[in-house]
Amino acid sequence: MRKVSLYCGFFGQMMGALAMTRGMMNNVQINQQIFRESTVKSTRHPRAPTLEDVARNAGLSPMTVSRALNTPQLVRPKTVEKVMLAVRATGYIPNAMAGGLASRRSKLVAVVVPQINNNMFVDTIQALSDELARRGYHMLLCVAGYTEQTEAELVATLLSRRPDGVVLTGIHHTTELKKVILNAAVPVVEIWDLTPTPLDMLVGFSHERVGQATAQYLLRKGYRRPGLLWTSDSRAAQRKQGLCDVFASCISKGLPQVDVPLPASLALGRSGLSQLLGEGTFDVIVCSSDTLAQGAIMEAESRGMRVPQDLAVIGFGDLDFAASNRPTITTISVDRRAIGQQAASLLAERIEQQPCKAPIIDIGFHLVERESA
Amino acid sequence: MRKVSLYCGFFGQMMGALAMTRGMMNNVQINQQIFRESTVKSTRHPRAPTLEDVARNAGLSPMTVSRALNTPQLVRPKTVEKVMLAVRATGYIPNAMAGGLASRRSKLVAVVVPQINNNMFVDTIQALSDELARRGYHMLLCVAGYTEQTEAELVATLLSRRPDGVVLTGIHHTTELKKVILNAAVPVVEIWDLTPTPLDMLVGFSHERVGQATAQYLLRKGYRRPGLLWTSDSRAAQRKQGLCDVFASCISKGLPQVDVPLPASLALGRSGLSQLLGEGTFDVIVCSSDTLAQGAIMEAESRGMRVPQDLAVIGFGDLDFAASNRPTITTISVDRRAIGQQAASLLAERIEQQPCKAPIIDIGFHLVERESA
DNA sequence: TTGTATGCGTTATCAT
DNA sequence: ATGATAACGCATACAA
Repeated sequence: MRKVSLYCGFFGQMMGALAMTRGMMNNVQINQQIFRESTVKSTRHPRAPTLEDVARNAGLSPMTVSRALNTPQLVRPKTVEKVMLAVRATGYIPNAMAGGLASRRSKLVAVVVPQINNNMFVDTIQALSDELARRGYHMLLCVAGYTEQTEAELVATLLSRRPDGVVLTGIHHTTELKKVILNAAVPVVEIWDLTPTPLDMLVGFSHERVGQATAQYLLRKGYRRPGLLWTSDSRAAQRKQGLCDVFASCISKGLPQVDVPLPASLALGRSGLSQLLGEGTFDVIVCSSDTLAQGAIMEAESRGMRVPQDLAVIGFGDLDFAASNRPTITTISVDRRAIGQQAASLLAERIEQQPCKAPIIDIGFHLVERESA
Repeated sequence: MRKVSLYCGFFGQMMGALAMTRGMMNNVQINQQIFRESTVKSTRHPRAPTLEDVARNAGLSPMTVSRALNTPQLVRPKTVEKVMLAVRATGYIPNAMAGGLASRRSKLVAVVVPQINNNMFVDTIQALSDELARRGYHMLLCVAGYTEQTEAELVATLLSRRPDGVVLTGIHHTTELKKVILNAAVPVVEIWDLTPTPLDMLVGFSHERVGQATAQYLLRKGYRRPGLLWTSDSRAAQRKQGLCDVFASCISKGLPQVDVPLPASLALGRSGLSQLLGEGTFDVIVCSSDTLAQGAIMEAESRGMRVPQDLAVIGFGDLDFAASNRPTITTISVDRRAIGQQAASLLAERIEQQPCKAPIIDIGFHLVERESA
């Protein structure tokens, strides 16, 4: 299933070797002390075996061992064989800090998201992680909350790891962050948003157009008294902007709205609708996420209102429950996994100096008409 | 809100400095080229500024700069001042690979989970991330799926980063993994499970006892014809074991059961109940997660069955929607954030050689009686 | 309080 | 195809 398939360096080989020789593992001496004792200079702390230990064991130079592990095609097969034996005998595990220092490539990608426990982002993160792993990169994950300042602080600390690439959520950053990241000259992908002027590369979609499409659909369906159940992050704000722009052409007064804190939840959907219903009458509730929509639907039905006959509800995200909820939830579908997968691919290809594709990918979205609106 | 507060090294200071001088940032020269040109030996690649660049700029030795950044209390305040100015002038960002190589401490913690897009784990991961950040560690996150072999491969690659600590999900690992990790002599915390014999440290709870408690509760409430809606991961299997053990004392025949794949979803809850109802009659459906329970409830009600009068449903996890679902979902509550927070604390304290607390923390659980069962 | 010498474990580069 | 040497950027240990 999930396997490191493309990355054929040290671990690819060793895992193959381990798999083949698992039966004899008990006979193989894996003990650092043995090598410590045969070492000339004795250090206080017992060290992990190094290239030099492996080289000594194999009767080769450290450089040859390094090559056998990283670019085996440049080494005689017989020699590679000897090296692998020595690696297993010593229990050698490469030191990526030393390797990265020398090679100036860390095989590390830093990812900054506002939240992990947010149904919107987890799929993207998982896809990022999968694709990065497939390509031999590790993922440094940081949670920045929804403030630009926190993000800037985090990125500064992250850059000390000398990541080969950085993934940022959104397109709004402090000027310091931009300065620092441009100065570091590290490839960057911004995700989950769209702009003609990204820092570097971008994979996302237009939240404003999502809002517009939502409003157009609702108007077409005949809804004229919308109420908003909304969270306060900047991307939700953009969707609201698009929504209001379109509604404004048909509805004179501003849209009634209830704000809820992040993260969205079923409970907030329920309480939010309660509050909203106390402030007016509506024919449709537009929610900034499916989670809120599910809560709104539940609250409406608990009050004896039928959805969508008495009150329609529309969400955003097409989360997994939207298609099987009762009623099923009309929503905007976004390929969240694709965002992560494409972001990882863009970064990896840039890092590996492959011919650069379009640095701005609009992943798009589509409205899924279901029962709730 | 989320701030790096305890960790008072380089970035703590610099961010303070940046905050204070933000107004003048535009006037500050941050440009690597300038320093390249004043450097004696010219390298081909434009390098990021190093300690040496800062030292030269400040008229100090690199070692003093290093101290000013890492242990400012050992340096004269005036000198620290000079260093900070030079740091800002050069745009210096420490190289953690070089620092880690020299100090043998990476300030990195590797976290291995079966899935990210799983409502059970995200809260734990987020808490882990928060607590690690608070203590000045970065999180290397890897997704292993549910196979031990994949986990073993991942850990081998992760150890090449020389993490100061490792977090593993669960207590079942391949013998290779154990060998490798013990050989690396790296602190380990296993989470989300319980055993008297962890690899090293552990934060979790007994899934078997969860199953027992669930069964006892249901028997006490008078339910006698349970049906199981279950996923196939090993922790769910342990809960089932506990459940069956207790039910076995009262119910002679085995428990009817429908297995669903991971990750659990509302849709699987609905289809799973459909299947189950085709195979017998029940008074309660025991689900391996709240997500399945929510789906089962929805399916039952869509068939005109009232929950709990016609069919009771009990879940596991006390996910955020459980308390506000309609009906509210009776479930087992686990402090998922605490698992992450405690795991991070245990690791950090061990890494920093503080007096070792109990290395096995049973985080416990409690049954939350609500409407659904 | 500051500076010097040395080593951390690897890879780039050049030589053989 | 293999080896020798010199970085890589920093912190430890010790000296002043």
